[in-house]
Amino acid sequence: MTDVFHALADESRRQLLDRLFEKGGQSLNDLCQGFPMSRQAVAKHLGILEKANLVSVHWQGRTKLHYLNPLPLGDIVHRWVGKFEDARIAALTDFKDQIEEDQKPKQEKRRA
Amino acid sequence: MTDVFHALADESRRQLLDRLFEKGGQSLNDLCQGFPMSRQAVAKHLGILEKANLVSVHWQGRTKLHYLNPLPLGDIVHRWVGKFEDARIAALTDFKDQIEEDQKPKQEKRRA
DNA sequence: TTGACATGCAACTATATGGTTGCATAATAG
DNA sequence: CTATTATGCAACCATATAGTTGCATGTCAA
Repeated sequence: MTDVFHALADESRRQLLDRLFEKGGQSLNDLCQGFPMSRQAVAKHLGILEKANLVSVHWQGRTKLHYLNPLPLGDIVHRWVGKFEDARIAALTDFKDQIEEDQKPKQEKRRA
Repeated sequence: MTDVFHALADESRRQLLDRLFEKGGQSLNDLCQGFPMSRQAVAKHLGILEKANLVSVHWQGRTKLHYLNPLPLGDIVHRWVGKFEDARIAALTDFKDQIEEDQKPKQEKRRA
């Protein structure tokens, strides 16, 4: 999970995913077009995305074709993020309780 | 968006969110319990979570109470991740096309 | 006022990260 | 075979990060 979040925590890598979202099967050189960094830098970013399993590759001769793999995102959304979605109401309730608590003009810690 | 992903790309910070999910309104000292690092280290992690707006704080006297704020996660999931979720079928199709292409025993780049 | 408690701020260290450059290797074209 | 193309590997550098420690500030209790 750390790998996935870390991979997504970079604008360049998110742009690479955008590019692969628009068109799958691009080579490293294809993906370098329009990026203000060297080919090796892009290759490193793609390596990080591969390690996070967000990008799958497929060799064809001497060219490495890259594809977006959306499965890890789905996993994270369903297994981890959903729980925090459920926390919305609980969080609001906590907040409300706390604010009411704070309204009391600082006497004792509420003894009632 | 980078801030949120970066904040989530750390196991300690995700554990802090878990703790706040279980129980909102904990102080820094509360959250330090059971963590194998110094209070200041935990404070830094909480600072990063605050900057990412994943944690909201509320001062009460000399103690700072922390609350989980699940809204940024929901935003990201709906605005950004959802699009890649939709890409599942497209990605599979790309892959299938590519594999079929590759089956051909390396002649020309398909001229038909 | 004094002491204890909760937190913040600053300096420092070790390591990770994002970028660079140069060279090596493998596959295709002629 | 030779040249070109596509990629990989390794060294290097600047900065960011995660952790530490020490001290300062602000609040509560007596």
